[in-house]
Amino acid sequence: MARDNSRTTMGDVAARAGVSQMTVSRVLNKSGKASDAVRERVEQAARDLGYVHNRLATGLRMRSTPLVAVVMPTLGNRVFSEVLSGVNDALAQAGLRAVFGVTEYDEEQEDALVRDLLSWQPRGILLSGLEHSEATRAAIAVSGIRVVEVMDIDGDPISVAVGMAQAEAGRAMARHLLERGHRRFAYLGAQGGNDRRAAKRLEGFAETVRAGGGKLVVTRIADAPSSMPLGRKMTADLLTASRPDVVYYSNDDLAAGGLMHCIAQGIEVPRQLALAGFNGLEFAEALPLRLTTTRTPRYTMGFEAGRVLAQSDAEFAETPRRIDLGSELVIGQTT
Amino acid sequence: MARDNSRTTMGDVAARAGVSQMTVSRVLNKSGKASDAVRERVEQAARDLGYVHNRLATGLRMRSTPLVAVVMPTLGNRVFSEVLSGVNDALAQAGLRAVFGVTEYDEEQEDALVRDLLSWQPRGILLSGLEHSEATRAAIAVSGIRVVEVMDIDGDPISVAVGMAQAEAGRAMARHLLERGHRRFAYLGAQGGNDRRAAKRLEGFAETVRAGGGKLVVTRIADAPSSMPLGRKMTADLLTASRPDVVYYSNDDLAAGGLMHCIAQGIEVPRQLALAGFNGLEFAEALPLRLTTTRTPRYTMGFEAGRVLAQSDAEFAETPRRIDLGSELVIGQTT
DNA sequence: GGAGCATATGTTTACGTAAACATACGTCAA
DNA sequence: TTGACGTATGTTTACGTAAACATATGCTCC
Repeated sequence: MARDNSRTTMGDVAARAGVSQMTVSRVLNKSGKASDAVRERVEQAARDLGYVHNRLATGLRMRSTPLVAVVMPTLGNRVFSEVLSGVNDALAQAGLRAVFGVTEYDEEQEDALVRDLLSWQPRGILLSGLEHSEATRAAIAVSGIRVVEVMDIDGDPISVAVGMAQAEAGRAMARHLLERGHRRFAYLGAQGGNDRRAAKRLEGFAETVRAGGGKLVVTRIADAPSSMPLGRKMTADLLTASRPDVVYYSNDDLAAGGLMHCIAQGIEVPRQLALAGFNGLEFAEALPLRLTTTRTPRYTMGFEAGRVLAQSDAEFAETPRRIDLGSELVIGQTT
Repeated sequence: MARDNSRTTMGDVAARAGVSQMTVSRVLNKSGKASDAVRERVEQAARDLGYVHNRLATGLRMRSTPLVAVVMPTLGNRVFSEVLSGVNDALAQAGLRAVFGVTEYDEEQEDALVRDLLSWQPRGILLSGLEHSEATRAAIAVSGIRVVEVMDIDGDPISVAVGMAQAEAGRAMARHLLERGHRRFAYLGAQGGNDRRAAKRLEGFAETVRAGGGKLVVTRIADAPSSMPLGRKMTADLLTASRPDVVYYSNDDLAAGGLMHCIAQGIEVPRQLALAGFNGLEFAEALPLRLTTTRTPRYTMGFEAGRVLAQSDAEFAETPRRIDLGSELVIGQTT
């Protein structure tokens, strides 16, 4: 039983089993030798007392923990919970555990969060995207731990980046829409421009649109987080002011909201207005019209990033700086 | 810079500032007094060296950490990432951090996970649902830390449960469907019956259906995780074998898949077949027909559970054993 | 039968921090 | 002037564990 406050230690187990603390350590860690009799007594004593390993002590002694710091912009977006799920699965397979936090797309919060997470002496850290403040980079550099950046490979990774080419995804979508004959483009985004990956897609998109003789007539980026209702509202607002042929959204959520608006208003998609999203979220399959979008390997990016963090030093040394998991243009019925 | 392996300690900072380690501790923790000159020197030295607090040492010394263990069945389902998001926000507000793991709805994995998480000496633990093995309960009891169970309040909480009445949600849906005149009911679920909350809803549902003169003609629970494609396939299979008036699904994902099947097959909803889901996921608003479902306060359940974990002992003592956040029947166009 | 050695177990120590206790110095009242 | 007290700082210690080193016991081999 818990003698209030102080939990049972190896010392307690040792006393009960009539051996030294060190013998308990050896038995429970299966390191070194122990006679069957002693092993039996120790294991029994540990069970009787409900002994639980104190990893703080182990971590302090070993100067290393099985923790990995995981930094995500938000959990409010399905995209990141899928990435986190992949990360977590890969880490769990390797006996590692995630300590995580969210930045809400705020650089200052990221700085503070990273410092806080580093205080747990993790053996690695996983960041989202490639844009990080000097303070964050410095803190990580000083700590000397392994860093992996996930989602994006367009830029200069600190160490290893696992993700997909964002700008190219934007270009591919632009090419498709140009081929379909569209010329007047609108772009609707969210997250107040803090989503750097969306910005890169937009850049690639805009450049290809221009080169292809199209025109990006409107670009609007709301401050709020991406959501279906937001997409619906932004689309409604957009159409009061201008008449693009097609809207490219930063996310399927927004695009689905846009589609809802069109259905409600009797706007024929894609004849009167075409719509394209991004991410290839599963629910898009259930929309009245299959959404044209870019399918991204969210779980896989997380999983691969987790695997890289769990690699041995030797394996890690062989790992390329950029791991491109690609993305796939999905042509639906909305373009 | 990191002298490889050994990170900089308060001792290093102390040496640079020309004071003792203890003075550094006092300055950085803002506890006790320090002259302005010393404070300045210490802070400068800490910045120069990129000093990062070692929470393992602090936790060991203080016999307490700002960690909370969070146990979820999966992250593959949007429902739980929303709960986690709420938990994480509430904990972050209180300066606490989540260490989490997933059980994949497996009791043995839960046992192992709980033991593992307890080894971080968290100050509290959050479990999903009310069904836990004796081993898990015992391990938590021995640790003496605060426990909160989230999602469900139908049963006997270990300490405090934050959630909603599951069986009643099932009953409410049954009442609605009976009122609509339906009599031949089918139920489709997922997760191989490991989802105890779905089982409770089904129980309440079945009981009310019978009492109301209806008949539950088919009950099928797939082993796979809940998803739209699964719902579509299960619905297709179901309809080859029998002809219910209405299908009650354990989740909106499945229900949306069912709706897709009906649309694809030209089955008129709700005239030929009515459909009802559960959870009130946002995407359901974007379906061709608004789904009849039960809206659940997922983020809020997580947030409130996190708040209870962060409460002072005095506040916690006043907290009721069950916090019912309710749910809301949403009557859409599919019934 | 004893030197040499392997095996099982015990003892000491360090990991980085913060509480508890100790000291040095200055201030102020009597 | 003294001594009682407050303030700033230093010293020692304990938190629970595992590496490193130390010891005891029994066995093998010549």
